[in-house]
Amino acid sequence: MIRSKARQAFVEAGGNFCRKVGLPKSIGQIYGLLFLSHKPLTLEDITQMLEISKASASVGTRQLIAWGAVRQVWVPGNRRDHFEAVPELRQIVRRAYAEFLRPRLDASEKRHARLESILEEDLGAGRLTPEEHDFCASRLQRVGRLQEQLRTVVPLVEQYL
Amino acid sequence: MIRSKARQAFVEAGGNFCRKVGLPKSIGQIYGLLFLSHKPLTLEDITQMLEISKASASVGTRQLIAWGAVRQVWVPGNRRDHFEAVPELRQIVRRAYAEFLRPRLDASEKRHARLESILEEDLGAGRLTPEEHDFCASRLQRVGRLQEQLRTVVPLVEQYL
DNA sequence: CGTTACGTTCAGTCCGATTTGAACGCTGGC
DNA sequence: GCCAGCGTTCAAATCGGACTGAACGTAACG
Repeated sequence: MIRSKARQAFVEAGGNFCRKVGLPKSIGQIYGLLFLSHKPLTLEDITQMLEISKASASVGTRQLIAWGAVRQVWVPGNRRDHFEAVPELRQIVRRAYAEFLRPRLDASEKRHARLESILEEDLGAGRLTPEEHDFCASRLQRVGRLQEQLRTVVPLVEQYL
Repeated sequence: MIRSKARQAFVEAGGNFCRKVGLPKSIGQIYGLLFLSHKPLTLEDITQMLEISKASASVGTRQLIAWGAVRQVWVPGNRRDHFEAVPELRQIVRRAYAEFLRPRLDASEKRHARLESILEEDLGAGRLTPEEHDFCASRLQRVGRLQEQLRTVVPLVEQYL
């Protein structure tokens, strides 16, 4: 159990946030808990305070470490792993972009190029009339234009964040 | 069934995109299908081409209409509803921001303010030591700073998109 | 008016993803 | 070298949410 109501509320907010963006709720809770903890916590601390299983805490912390959002620290004279939050939120956001969004955007442009060639095949094979083909081509161009704009905006965000 | 492989691929991409961002797959499929259709489609067209139930198609189209991503058009001499995609992707993205992200950011700032007052209560009630309180306060400030930065960036994005 | 064709609604089902408990392997201490 | 303490792994349970089929309400057409 968590004594402080502020911590409790922050943990809940973290959990809800993750759930909303399609990540495991427990991961948001763990990060929230560590973010407001003045000293590193052990797996057992986490399982007790959040009332989640050891398994969830274990995979959750490792995931957060992989993302660079949590650090593992060793406390002298204590065998257990200790964890603390990496408090540089901006860097975490940046990394999330570089690791998740960016590759997705790249893949999306690749797919777009592939689609345009498939569209030509469709025309050649008679699966589309010339009119349909032209229509689809113009619509795909719109998608391409949006992708370009995203490409322009993204570095801006990266810079101003 | 969809003849054109390009259309088929585009529909799949739309479905996957929605699934990734936590929306019903069928919604992405419907928008993808309409986006590459040179003429408006009926509910039955949609259910047949996407092989989904009438219920899903009905709910999906209405959701898309509510978001301004799809228009309902009446075809003379035909009782059925017809649907066509709104092709202005930028506007749809903007609207998605105004309707989803923006309110969420606002709510997040409200919550942040509430958290800071709860933190004071915790201190007063002895649920946190003064040191813990100060630590939490400084951490919460970081969250506040991130929110400010988001506030700065978001209009930029809106403008350049 | 009665009938038929449509779209909507709702309860039930299904599916993917997270969470859990238990078994396992490893490491350090005695 | 054995034992206890810890973290990890994996199959099974659980959960939330999307999808479906059937019943319903409505409007057009004869």
